[in-house]
Amino acid sequence: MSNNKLTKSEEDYIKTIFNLSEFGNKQVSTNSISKVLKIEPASVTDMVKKLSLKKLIYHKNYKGSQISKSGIKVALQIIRKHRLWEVFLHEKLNFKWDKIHNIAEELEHVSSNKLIDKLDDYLKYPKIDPHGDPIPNKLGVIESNIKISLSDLKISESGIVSRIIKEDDDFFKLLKKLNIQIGTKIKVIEKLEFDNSLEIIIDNKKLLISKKIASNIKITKI
Amino acid sequence: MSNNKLTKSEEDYIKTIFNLSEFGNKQVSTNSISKVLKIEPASVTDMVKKLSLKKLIYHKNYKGSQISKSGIKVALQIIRKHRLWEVFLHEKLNFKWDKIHNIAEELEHVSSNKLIDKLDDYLKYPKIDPHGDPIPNKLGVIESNIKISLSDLKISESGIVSRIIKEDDDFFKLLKKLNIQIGTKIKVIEKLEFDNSLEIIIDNKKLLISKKIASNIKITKI
DNA sequence: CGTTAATTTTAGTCAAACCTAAAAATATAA
DNA sequence: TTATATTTTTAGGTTTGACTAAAATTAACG
Repeated sequence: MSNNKLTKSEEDYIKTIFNLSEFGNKQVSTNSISKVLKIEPASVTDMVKKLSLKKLIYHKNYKGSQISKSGIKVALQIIRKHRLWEVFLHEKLNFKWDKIHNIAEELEHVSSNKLIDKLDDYLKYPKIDPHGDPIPNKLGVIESNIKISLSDLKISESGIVSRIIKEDDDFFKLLKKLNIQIGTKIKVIEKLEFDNSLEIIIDNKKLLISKKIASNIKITKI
Repeated sequence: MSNNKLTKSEEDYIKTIFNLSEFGNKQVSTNSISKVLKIEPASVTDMVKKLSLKKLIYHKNYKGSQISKSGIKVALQIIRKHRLWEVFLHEKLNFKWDKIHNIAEELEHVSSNKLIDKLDDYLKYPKIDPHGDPIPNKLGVIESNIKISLSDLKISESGIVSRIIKEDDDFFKLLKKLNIQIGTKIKVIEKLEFDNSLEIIIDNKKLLISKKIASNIKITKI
């Protein structure tokens, strides 16, 4: 059915387009792909045409790219691999959660499906990765659980950190310093008029975080 | 010190040249590399010149290639990765020992050294892989233990299978059918004049194997 | 020893995936 | 709404690692 095995590059593009499109709905600009992958726009155009020929995305000149049904299928399998490897690295090999992303970027391109299914079994079918992102199952189905942004929490409400949106080493380091990680309980006690900063409590300690930081943290309300 | 990160192709060549050279001593012909990697001799010549520039091998026109000290270092690290992944696939993910080679071929090119060291620790520093091949440690040192070829065993002597030399799916299947695997105890009861076949006993059952098969099986004498 | 066979290298191509520079299309703003 | 800025595409080039065909070298054999 689906054509041939994809190259590492093709996989990287598909994953990026899927991520930028918010579950396949939005049109994705050539420039935005270029920025994420750090590849010149002209090169992105080339690849986007190629993926379009393979029917993994739809592309019309000057109008952006949209991922197709089969593209989504491919993307979900890559994401599945990435997140399962992250669980392995964190839980079994004891990597700190801010070190696993780059290694998983490589491991996600190892092709064997049997490997990933056995790994899934070995890890006892985890539902989320160490960043709190959900892991698609063998069929690409994601169990959805309702999460909201920490910045949307109201005063005196509490939640458990369940996902970090910005995947970036510096941001991870910052969170570590603030003692914020997946599973951390946070209560909002004040929202500043001035710049929308949040005053929160973690482990009985008060601290102040910016709106930008808060909007990159997803939590499950409790 | 050592130049830059190598590509997957370069790593494959280095590993192949090392394997063909019997621990770096022998000169390796362009043709033999070509046959192992299934790449045309002309292409092998290209790559061999490139590796020579990087001082990973020595190469003189028409005279073959010899791996250098730094080439050996690189090769041992790749082999270390390959074999550690094989242990993981076999012991943790329960892959049959005849299925692990191809997957490990991909995993061995994942670059992180931290990853492989943590994996080593997680697996409790195994000394041999599921085929009985020794695993170099972090420094590239292989713990040598004396093994001889099954075909060199004398009549009425016994040994434990400790290594399979020919890494080939068909050969693995054959051995499986014969009930021969790492750890199997074998006693030689006859060596035929006619074609040097060996009559052996495994689990109280007699069987006949060719000289060629026997010479691809290494055993530890008991 | 010389001719044939095999091996190895050179020379010229090709595809994938990137690049730069310039042209074309679209968006923005005075 | 026209001029300017931004985005995207086209055109042409580079590198990596393969290929084929043909030339050069080495090996093998009658």
